Amino acid sequence: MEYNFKEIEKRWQQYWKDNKTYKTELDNSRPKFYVLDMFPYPSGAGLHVGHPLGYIASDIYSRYKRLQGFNVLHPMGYDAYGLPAEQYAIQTGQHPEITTVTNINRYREQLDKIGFCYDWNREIRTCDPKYYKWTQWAFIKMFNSYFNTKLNKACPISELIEHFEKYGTQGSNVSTNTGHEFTAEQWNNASDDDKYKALMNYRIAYLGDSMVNWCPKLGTVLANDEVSEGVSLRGGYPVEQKVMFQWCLRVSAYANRLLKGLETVDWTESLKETQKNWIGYSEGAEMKFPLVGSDEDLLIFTTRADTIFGVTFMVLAPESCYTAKVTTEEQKNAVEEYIKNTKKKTERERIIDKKVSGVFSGSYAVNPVTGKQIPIYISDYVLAGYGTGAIMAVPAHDSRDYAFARYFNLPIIPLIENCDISNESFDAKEGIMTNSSNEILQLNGLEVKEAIAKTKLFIEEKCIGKVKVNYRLRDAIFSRQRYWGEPFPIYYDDKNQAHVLDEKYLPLELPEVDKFLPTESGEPPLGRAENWKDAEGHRLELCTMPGFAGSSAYYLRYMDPHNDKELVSKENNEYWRNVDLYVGGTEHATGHLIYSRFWNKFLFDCGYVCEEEPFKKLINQGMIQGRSNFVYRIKDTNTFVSLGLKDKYDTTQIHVDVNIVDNDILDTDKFKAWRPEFNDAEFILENDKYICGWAVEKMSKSMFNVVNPDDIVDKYGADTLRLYEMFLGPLEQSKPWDTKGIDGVNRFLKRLWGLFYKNDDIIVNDDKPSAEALKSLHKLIKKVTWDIEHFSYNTSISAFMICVNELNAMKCANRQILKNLIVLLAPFAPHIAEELWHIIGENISVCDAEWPKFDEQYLKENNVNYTVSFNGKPRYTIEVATGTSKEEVEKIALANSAAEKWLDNKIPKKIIVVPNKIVNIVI
RNA sequence: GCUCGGAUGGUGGAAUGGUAGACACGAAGGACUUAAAAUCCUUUGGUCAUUGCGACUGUGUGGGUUCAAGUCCCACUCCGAGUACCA
Repeated sequence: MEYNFKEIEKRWQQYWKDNKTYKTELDNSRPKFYVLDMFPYPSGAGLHVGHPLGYIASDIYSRYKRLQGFNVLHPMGYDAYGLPAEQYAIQTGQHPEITTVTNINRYREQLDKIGFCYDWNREIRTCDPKYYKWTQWAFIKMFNSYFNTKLNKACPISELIEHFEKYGTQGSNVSTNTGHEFTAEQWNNASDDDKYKALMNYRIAYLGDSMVNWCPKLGTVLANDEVSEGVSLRGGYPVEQKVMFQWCLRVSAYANRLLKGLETVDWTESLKETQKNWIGYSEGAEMKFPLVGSDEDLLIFTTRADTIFGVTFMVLAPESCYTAKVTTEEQKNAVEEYIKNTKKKTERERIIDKKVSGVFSGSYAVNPVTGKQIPIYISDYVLAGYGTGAIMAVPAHDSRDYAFARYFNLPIIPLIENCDISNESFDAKEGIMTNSSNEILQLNGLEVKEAIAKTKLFIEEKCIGKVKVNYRLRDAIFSRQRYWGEPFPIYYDDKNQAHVLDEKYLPLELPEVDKFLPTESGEPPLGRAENWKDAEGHRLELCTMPGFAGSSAYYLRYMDPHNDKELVSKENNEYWRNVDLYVGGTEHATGHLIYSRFWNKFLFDCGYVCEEEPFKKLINQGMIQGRSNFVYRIKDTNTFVSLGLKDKYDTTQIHVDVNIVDNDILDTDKFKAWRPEFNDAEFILENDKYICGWAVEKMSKSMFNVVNPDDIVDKYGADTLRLYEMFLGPLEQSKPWDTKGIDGVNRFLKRLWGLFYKNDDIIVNDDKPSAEALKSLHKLIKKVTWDIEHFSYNTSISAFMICVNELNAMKCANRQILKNLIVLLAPFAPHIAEELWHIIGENISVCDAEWPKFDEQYLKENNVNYTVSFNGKPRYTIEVATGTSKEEVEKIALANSAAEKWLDNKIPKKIIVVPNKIVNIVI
């Protein structure tokens, strides 16, 4: 009987469905294990062969854990809100929901063919009102909370109001975006509107003016992680900086905990590093520089307080609130002109245009240590959003200050002995201080590190500043001027104050609109919705939430997906707790993986979840790139020349569909049929073949290098696809897809099949297994178990191949051996495993089998060979029984060497015996 | 610029400091076949020797530690990823 994968895979997929094999339920008698994939955004292009890589890896792990007796939660769903469906809706008028559902169905069809063990009963979609009810619910909780810096957690805003009533801001320990202070009396006498506005400065979800990335082409605001190099990640449109009044989440309040939490999770070092950089911890000092002719101080942030003697000017960000204050009448025009020009520049232009620019404000500040007056400049190289938006410039030891000083001809004072600053600044934090002493502070002769510490102490003692930690992490901008997203559970009253809806009105469903574009007056698309009002007739918020809203707590919802009373019940949350293994791409390192950690910590503070970190272990699967093929057309002709001969002609390289190329050899007939313009193509061949060139590129339609998993499943079967994707290379490494190696794993499955059948007869027997076969099996158990635990799936597949070849060579068809082999293979190739499992007479599903136990005893050999070497040169071999002690081996080696006269009466300096069969005698 | 990875045959890739190149692809030769496909067998890092069993060399480059280095240390070259006027 042939290995008929089509029939086998169809049959067992149906069996698993009928028997609800993958249905998971809470079971306190068994330990839990939660394996999660990053749920996909269902794009119109469908899955290509790269997408399932991570899903297969997590599926293998899930099945393995289940065979080991764990109650495994392995769900799947869809991140269904997003820009592409909406862009498509704008172009075609088709409702994004229709597009999304179509795409989801397509995804599901493709996923089902691969044989995953998802519990589809728990499927979630972020655009489902039953789901986004809980996204809105969490937002309400955030609106009603503030961050208490003393307790280092979120607390109810009502507690803060109480505190204000009694004590004002004194001792309030809050995380805020203003430094405003007031007394209880001031608070109690304040108007309702002032109180409303003041509280916005403390809420975790708040309305605030913030510098946003505005993308005019998409007509919406984007988060920092949705922008790269000044263009939008989706679409690649230019992005500009703009101040807007937006909903924000106070993620920055959690910066410290997000950083600390990284120490408790099992993620790769590189991913932790990426998050650490994004959070951007930096310890320094805030210092006050008095303004000349004013009572006010200029507050700056620096990590190099030790360079205070080298400060020759100050710089403010154009957007800084100090800017207007320090601009003198004479300089007013110049400053305004400069600010206008900076605003015009998009962020991309700012990056490309690295020219030094700036303007003198007209004012001076006083260096608090030297007492010297120094000029204040305004320049866009200082960022408003970081630190205080103002810096003390030390041109000798900061490259940006150096460039600025050179341009404006400002003095540069070196502070490190023997540093060369004739062409560039000396930025390194090393060397001996000089030019840095006066009657109040002496730093000369100190190492830079000592000087930093001494200056910090000095600053605090003299009250000219304080030691401060700054984070680069900003609050998340949470409004999108878009249709296809979660509506905010927010209404505005007559005084234009924002309020949260009562929870009983949740979910607040997304309304219908006639068009998915902004209104004529420039309002977001929800402005088109008729009667977009709450029960009392108040107008509702017009913005929707961003893409990351729905994905920030989805892993919690899978624990209890049908609960309409709670996000997740206490019982379910305490059983499933958090994700034990999370598999997904690194592209979410600074987006989703920060936001969901923040979201989870917030819910943890509120007592809704019992674990502070959502994802215990995280594996990043590498990207699968495409392998593009090229043909070479001789210029101005329709003649194509084979790769090896192309250098003799003047050619143009053209992408060719990889599906009509086999092994880099072009099917010329298919090529002619591929596109009309190639119908009469002619070819210059080498060895009667047309050889194509190739390159590794991103897998995409435009490169004609997309390989569809459905085609692979049709041709080779799901099991072959699964094995091959894992065999391709280490899971975490990016690698190009190349279908040509797939025959290897397909042959392996056929050989495996051949162990059970001879012609049409099942040849499995119940003889006592040979020692040799047992050894082969136990070698495999050991290897595969270790490999799965370490996600080294490619090498375990090699181990399977070796084992099957060995069993084949010894003509072993022993039931006991094969049964174990099948269970080991079941996580990797579940369909064929299930089939063979039933062929040898088992009744239950192989999914419910038990993972084989490894027994070292079977691996023991009868004797071991040791190569005896002298000074590292191998001389001869001795053979000893297994288990012979090191000392015994040494003795035998010495005795033999003396007999062979290698030792020649010399006393060996050293004898090294290592278990891997080498004895080295150093004479 | 900074941070983190990586570099091994024609290709994808194996190697707790201990016989480098497992396993697979590709290629070459052979068996079966009228023929092809499929299947099976042999060879396959390089150079030299192939009527011998072999010899030498070899993991990006240059040093070092070690009886022993692809693996550890130092310097460099190249490639990839993240981040970027973050003071």
